[in-house]
Amino acid sequence: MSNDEFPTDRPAVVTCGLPYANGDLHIGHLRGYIGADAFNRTLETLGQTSAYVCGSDMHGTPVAVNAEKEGVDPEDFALEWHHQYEETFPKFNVDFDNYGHTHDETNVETTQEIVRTLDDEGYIYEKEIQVAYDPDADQYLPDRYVEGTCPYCGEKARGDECDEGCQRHLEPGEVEDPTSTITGNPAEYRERTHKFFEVSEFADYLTEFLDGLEGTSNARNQPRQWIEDGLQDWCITRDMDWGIDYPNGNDEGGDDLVLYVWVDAPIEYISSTKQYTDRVGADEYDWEHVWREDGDIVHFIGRDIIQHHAIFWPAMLEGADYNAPRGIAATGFITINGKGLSTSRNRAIWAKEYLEEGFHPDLLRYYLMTTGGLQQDVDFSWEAFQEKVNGELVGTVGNFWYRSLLFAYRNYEGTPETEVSEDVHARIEGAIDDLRDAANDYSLRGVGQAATELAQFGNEYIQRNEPWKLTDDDPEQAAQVIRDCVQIAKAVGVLLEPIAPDKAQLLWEQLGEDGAVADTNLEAALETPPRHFEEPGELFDKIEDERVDDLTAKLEARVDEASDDGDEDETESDDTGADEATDMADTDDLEPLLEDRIGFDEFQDLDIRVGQIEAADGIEGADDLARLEVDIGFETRQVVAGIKQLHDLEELPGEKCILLANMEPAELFGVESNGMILAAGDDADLLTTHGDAEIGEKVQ
RNA sequence: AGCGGGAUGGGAUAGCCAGGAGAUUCCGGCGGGCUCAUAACCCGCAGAUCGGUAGUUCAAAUCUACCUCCCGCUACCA
Repeated sequence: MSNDEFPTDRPAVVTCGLPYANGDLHIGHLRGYIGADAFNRTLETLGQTSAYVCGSDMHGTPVAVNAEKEGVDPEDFALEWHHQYEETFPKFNVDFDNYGHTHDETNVETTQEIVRTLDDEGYIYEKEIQVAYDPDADQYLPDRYVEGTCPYCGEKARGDECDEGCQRHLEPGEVEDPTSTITGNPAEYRERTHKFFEVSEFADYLTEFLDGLEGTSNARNQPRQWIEDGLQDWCITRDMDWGIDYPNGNDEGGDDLVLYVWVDAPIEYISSTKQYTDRVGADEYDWEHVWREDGDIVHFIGRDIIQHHAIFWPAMLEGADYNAPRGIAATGFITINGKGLSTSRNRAIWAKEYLEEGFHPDLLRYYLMTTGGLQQDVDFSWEAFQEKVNGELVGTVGNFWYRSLLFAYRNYEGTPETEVSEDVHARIEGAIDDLRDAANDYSLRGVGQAATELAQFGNEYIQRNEPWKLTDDDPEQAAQVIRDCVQIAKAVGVLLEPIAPDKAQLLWEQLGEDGAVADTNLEAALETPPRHFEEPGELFDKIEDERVDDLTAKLEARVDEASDDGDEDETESDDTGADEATDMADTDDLEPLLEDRIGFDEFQDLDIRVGQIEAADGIEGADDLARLEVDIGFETRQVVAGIKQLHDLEELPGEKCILLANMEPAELFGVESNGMILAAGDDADLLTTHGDAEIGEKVQ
């Protein structure tokens, strides 16, 4: 694999992480799919042959578990999502050359062939491991099919990790007191023979591979740690029905060994490329050339699955004698209004929702691609979205397109008959170079900027030359300026196509061009537009402030609502605490525990301080209330607390207490209260510290 | 705990890999221009010494070390 600059004369394949057939798509997903799509389009615009392939990830425990919950076949369950994805992508102009799924025949065959090769080459061995087994259901229980107690912290844990306690990853066999999540039966551990892939054999290869890997730096750097720590071999089989059968010649054991989902998932990249070749013919695009001879393989993934793509995957490819990826672009996450996207809390912008709001997909594409670097986390807010759209797409690009074409139409009924000036020609060539550089840096932001900056230049250019003043005084010069502007407008269209394909196509049509701008390459940017074209229209609409307010309010309301609903959902899994609670006896008098967990951030919102009571006296007319003066280091606060009848007020001064300092002020019986003293229960047992905590220290 | 990524004018971002004149662009603020254009566009001004400390260097936002604070990853979850 060499690192010639894009475009190379090799075929390229661009992929994105497979969507897992288990839930709705949101803009977090979309960022990756749009990114890969835009990158693929950029390569094509640069003149490189490239295919964009992907497919749905159908296997794995979550699909099996959720299908079972709904009482449907896992295949039907996953296919339903698959079809939904298939319909959704085109709506965002995510244009796959092939979109398959991991359960289709091609992928089953390809996967089994690759695994067989790895086996033949001696990279796979068998090992006995402990697997949970449900004797009543006569079924093995991989991963999340089993729950039990974490051996490290004693919390309730899933089979694969201590999800509620110490967060530790758990090996099969580690969970204590295992029970089946299917039947609730106690499970037992049995010895099972599983297949292991000798990843450890590839340490040197992978080190070298990472040295040459392009894309984002996190994809290159993060896996190094694993290699340095020593790679462990990888268990690639599971005891379940749903998945691709391990390709045994002799079917030893005879039961349900299927391949681990992470084996067949990336192989779908290959399978999907194969299907593309099957459809268009090897003359047009040859999958073998890319995957087995020399091609530019570029993966777009989320940064949470770097390990799978930068360790396991290249090891598999190397072991089975396939080409290694040239680049891995690991994108950051999307946050919503500064907070982490959370599907369970409904803090997300769903793909469907975005479309239902009637926004054009290219607007979101532009926003997601140009707001931050690929590797960076990008925040989404409707406000920022509006700013981006109105400022850059409407104000800069759309405005330049419209004013240029309209002027040209009114005065010349199209493109004036002169040559483009040298300066403008050179400026367009500069933008083309920018695009090429951006592609080689895997910078889609740069791709978008190459176009918008050219449009900005166009606005400067037309402003500086004021053709509206020249039409009478110096018609030749006016024609020259507009000729230049029309060319710039066309070039902006060509350059913007990877990011905003629909809008670029509309411009193309307004210019009276034939065919699809997507099928053109960079040379088109400098080719003369048609002599005549019709009156242009505006290509981007402004988003009004009221609209943004509505959308923001809608989102907030939904998040609030979901937090309530979420409680119910979480009750099921959070029930965990119930077992322990019953052990603790006489809980009847206690307030039930809140099921709703809060994040650390929310806790951080509470400014709790150590204070010292300096004065305490009762409030006239109130039964329980007392007025306290509490020293919290910085200042002395007056607070009102309901402890009058329950404490001897005279003894309080000098006592340390715990004060919620950022409680909003309140007035009780005419006395202002600036904080809240923490106390336990109806007896108002005052909380204090048991060490040397200083006055004013934060409780955390 | 280890590792990865980040910390740049009021907000948001670029630059850092390939160190060089006190730093990009967008939004916002202030002043001006233009009127072909979706109150749009163009020009100018104010504003950050680039998380902290210590180094390397003639020269550091850019390299090195340590530290602080965010986000994430840690393999049989997808």
